[in-house]
Amino acid sequence: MADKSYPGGMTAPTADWLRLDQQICFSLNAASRAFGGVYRIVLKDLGITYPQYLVMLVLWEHGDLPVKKLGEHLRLDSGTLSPLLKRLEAAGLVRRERSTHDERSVEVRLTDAGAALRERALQVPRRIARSTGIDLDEIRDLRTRLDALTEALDAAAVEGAPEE
Amino acid sequence: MADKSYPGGMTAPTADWLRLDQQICFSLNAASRAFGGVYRIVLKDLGITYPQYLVMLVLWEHGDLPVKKLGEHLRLDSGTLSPLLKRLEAAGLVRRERSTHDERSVEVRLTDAGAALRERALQVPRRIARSTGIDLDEIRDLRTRLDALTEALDAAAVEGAPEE
DNA sequence: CGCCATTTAGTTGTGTGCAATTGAATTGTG
DNA sequence: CACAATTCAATTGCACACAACTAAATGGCG
Repeated sequence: MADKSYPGGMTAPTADWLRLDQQICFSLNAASRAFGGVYRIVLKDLGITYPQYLVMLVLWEHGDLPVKKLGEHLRLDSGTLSPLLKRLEAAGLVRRERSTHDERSVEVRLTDAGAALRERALQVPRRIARSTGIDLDEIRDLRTRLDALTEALDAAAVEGAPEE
Repeated sequence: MADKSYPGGMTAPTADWLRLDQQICFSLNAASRAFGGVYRIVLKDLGITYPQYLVMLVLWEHGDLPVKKLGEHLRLDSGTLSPLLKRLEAAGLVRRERSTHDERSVEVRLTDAGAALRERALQVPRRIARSTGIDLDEIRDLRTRLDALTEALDAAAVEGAPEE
């Protein structure tokens, strides 16, 4: 109640916290979507979307993986990956094959076309870097901070929200 | 061509750029989703989602706004806002009314319930801060960098991707 | 062997997010 | 006033993202 017209001498009013809060979560949200917008333009040549590109990056780096492992690398569950992988399969970039050892598991394998796409993808980072014009060290530092933030947030999410 | 087996003395091979690229865009993506996860927990009490919370923040701060202005604050277009606002209206938090001056425009107005929800939302930033346990100065700095990044990315997106 | 908890993908439903289009309303120009 | 261009919200179609659930398969245990 005293938040709307706070007298001087007090700490920052609670009302201001909503503004600050908006800046933080919104900045992250906006940056993520802005990044998606630039990638969308660059990736149009490759015919894949930004999340699909992330999947391909993991496959190019680690080779064939079961859906479970893929999800761990990307922090995504099967509800997101299943339809996404079907689209990649329809595009001829991956195959999905039941493991013979464990029929619960589905191996995601690169096709020849999927492996070949990597050559064209090599230009993507350069074009993104050129678009942003941001220093590599700056990016590296930002990544470190974001990863720390993500780790803290994930830890907080599993514990559940502490009650006040 | 010389990327696969690069001789010594050259700069970082293009192949490594894909890994670096993955780290950057993925870190941002993961942080954004991790933030969403924590907000989802905290906001469950208020009965709204993370993007809906962002809309309410803008309305609480700036008062009633047309959809267009709301979208400018949030960097969202009507394709995203229209269904979102209908859900907020169904929840009784906002009303949507055609402007009498310009019948193309739709004014989004807080209902009494929507305005009252602000009191409960005042605890959200505190609970988020407690969940993350991250220094406020760190957050402020991160926000500054992210906003700069977003600005650069948006500028790059409108120009279109420069060809190599 | 039979039974049950666990693991793993898949499916369904809800909610963004964005491109492209539609249609109504307004503005500028002659 | 008439008419073309512009503005604005809504709609449509597609693609994540995640919670909740289903179903198949595995592994352990008696």
